[in-house]
Amino acid sequence: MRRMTARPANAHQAKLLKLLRDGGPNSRAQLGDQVDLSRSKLAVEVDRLLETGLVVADGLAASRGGRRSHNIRLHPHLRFLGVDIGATSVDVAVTNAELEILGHINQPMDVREGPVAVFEQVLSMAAKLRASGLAEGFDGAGIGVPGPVRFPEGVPVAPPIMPGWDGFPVREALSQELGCPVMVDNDVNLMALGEQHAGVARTVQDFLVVKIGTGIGCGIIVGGQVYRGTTGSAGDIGHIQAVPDGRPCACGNRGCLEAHFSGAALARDAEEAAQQGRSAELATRLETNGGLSAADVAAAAAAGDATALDLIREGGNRTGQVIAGLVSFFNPGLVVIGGGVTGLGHTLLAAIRTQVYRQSLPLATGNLPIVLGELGPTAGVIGAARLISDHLFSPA
Amino acid sequence: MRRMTARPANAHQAKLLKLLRDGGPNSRAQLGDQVDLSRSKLAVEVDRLLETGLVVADGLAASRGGRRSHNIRLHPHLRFLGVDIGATSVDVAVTNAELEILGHINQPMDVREGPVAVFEQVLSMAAKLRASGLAEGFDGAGIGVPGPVRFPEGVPVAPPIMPGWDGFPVREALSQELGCPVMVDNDVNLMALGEQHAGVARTVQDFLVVKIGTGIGCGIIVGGQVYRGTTGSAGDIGHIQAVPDGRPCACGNRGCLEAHFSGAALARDAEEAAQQGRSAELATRLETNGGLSAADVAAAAAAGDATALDLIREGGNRTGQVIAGLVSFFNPGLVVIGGGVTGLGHTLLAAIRTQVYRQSLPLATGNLPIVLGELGPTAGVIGAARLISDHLFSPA
DNA sequence: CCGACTTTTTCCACTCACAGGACAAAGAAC
DNA sequence: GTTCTTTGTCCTGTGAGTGGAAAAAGTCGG
Repeated sequence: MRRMTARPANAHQAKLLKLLRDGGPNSRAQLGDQVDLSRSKLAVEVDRLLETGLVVADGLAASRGGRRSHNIRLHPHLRFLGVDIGATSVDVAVTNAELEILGHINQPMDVREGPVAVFEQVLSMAAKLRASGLAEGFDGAGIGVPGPVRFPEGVPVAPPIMPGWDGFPVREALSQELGCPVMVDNDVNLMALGEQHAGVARTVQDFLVVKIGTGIGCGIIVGGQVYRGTTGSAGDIGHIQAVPDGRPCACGNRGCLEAHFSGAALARDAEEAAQQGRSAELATRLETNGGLSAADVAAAAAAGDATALDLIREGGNRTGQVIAGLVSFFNPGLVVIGGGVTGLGHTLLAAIRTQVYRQSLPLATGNLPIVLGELGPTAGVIGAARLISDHLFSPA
Repeated sequence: MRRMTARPANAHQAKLLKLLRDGGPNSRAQLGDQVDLSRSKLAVEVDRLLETGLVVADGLAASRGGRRSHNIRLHPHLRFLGVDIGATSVDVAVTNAELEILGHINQPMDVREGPVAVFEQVLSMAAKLRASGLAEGFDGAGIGVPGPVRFPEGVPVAPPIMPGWDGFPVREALSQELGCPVMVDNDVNLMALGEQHAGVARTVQDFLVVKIGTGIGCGIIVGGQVYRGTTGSAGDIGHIQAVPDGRPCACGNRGCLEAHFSGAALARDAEEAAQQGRSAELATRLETNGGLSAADVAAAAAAGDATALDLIREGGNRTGQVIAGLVSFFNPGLVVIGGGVTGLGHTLLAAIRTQVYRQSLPLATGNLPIVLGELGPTAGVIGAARLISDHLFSPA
């Protein structure tokens, strides 16, 4: 099937496409209630969208007491690809134009193998999804990478944990391979977009998403839009100093938040505790698996292991301290905690909340929810699909 | 004279007014180069602006090789009042519609005397400026207060250093007294607006202004617009923890930045040093004045006093540490240091720069200027005038 | 001093988008 | 079957805006 290449011709059409994306099939009358256009103007724009093929008729809706309305919807064959490259695994998902996930694959992978190897894997995962009949091709793809991105060009810049990716033309290359438009962003920004689109942040205009995975990053939404900063490195909070003269960090400084708490740091601390005999639970797991991960600590904590709980609490305190500073500065309407360590759950959340509510001023914390993300591993890929759909559903 | 009450009728007129404000008198042809309108459309909108009285003809411009153009300019009798209420003094200034300062008064005052007393003083200062022939009345006023403001209503909320101001209808009251529209904002936000309009930040879209006065605050500009946060307390960085288990702060916590460095903290530390005999220079001044202020420390430092220099350096280090965190998070294109302690000058700036460049990642600091504000005490009042003019030069 | 060339501004006719009413279509309620 | 409600289409008048042409007001060189 030939892929759609049309784009909305003006802001009205863009608005209509986004309404159809976020609200599903709709009649002209319903659309008319949500945009400020006369019925005739609306009809003209809808007709033009039908001509482009982006939108199709979708049968009759139930009557609301009078003539039944003709629904329209985004073309059911439209497909977006969402890719979320983490430090140690990749998520690839296919969505329809309404950004509903039709298929989702996760595979372990080491981002340090470099862009060529990772791309090969991503493309084969995408091919697998396509082969399973979910898509005949892709109309657009969004991709998140674990590091700063020069957004307009879609190129990673100076990514600390991704040697070999610096300057690699991710957008260009993927667009070539997939034959569709591609947008690239930081993985945390996409997570924020995901939670905004389909998660806990649907109604908030200014909020933060703190992702605690292998590293720590923060997505910033200002006025409903992703804020990326001057060079695309906004939200890089992993290297904020959390402990004066603390542990040495890979970045060359000491006491960085990431050096004291993150998936990697937690695993290291747990192994140390196990070896020193401070936790039988962790020692058992270490022997069984030959190594420990954040998931092991989560399991030990769930089993009531005091040492594991302490590790989580201390990490939560450190993270909470940093977040408290960010809350004072940014005064968000919501803070979302997400990422691989969400398994640590409410112990972590409670520690973070305690610090933030204690350290920030009441005016900033008074009505500030601090919650776990509700999309889990799908936040990134939904955000990726959202990113490319925002791009394609904007005037060219 | 009757005051102007007209407002632009549409976005085009608003754009034209702002061009005339920022660029001074202009011909239709020059305006045409800066807006995307046909000559005829432009002529129509200009004619309408002339009708409203906001804009007047301003004679002929020099020829550029052909017919001389008829200049137009904002009405020369338009006057804005800029008010900057600090913790210990008030600045009041009159500007024309191009936001040039025509008269400026500064008087000492204690904000804790409460809104009624302060307003009386502000109004008498405004009357003095008016009596000196600078203005026959005001077309709008902007006012900055040293604390968080619920911006849409123009009401201070929970201001720590302004007891008695909480919930006081500043906007409403001042508007009543002056008989013109009024906008209220945090003093630091206005300082940022001032530096953006006429200072060091003219070309930057995303930047921070750190004001070190009696307290410490931070103005945040995102995409050229002031960011105020969910409850108007964004930028309240004085109570970020700078020293774990540090000095007790008025807010109830320990180790807040403001407790360790600010005009007030610096004066206290200097007095302590003088009493302990650690600095002859400071001791002399203490005896002469019966007390010390940040200005005394600045003078002592200028005279080469080692203790004073140490105090400044240590404060700069603390401040730099906090700013380093903000830079990592926000990735600004510029950081401006301003406020009463600007007298501490390059000693302070050097200490801050050292910390930021050492602690933040190269991608964020690589091309990040950290500079002193260039408007000094006029930044606030210019920002105040800018605030109200932005409001009045927007479609109603 | 005069004509050629520039630049600015005004004038005008033509186009096009849009609003809003009238009307047709389709179904619900009775 | 009649009446009422809702939805969708058609059509015409209005008004905004574009772009060309011409007028106005200069400069500059001979």
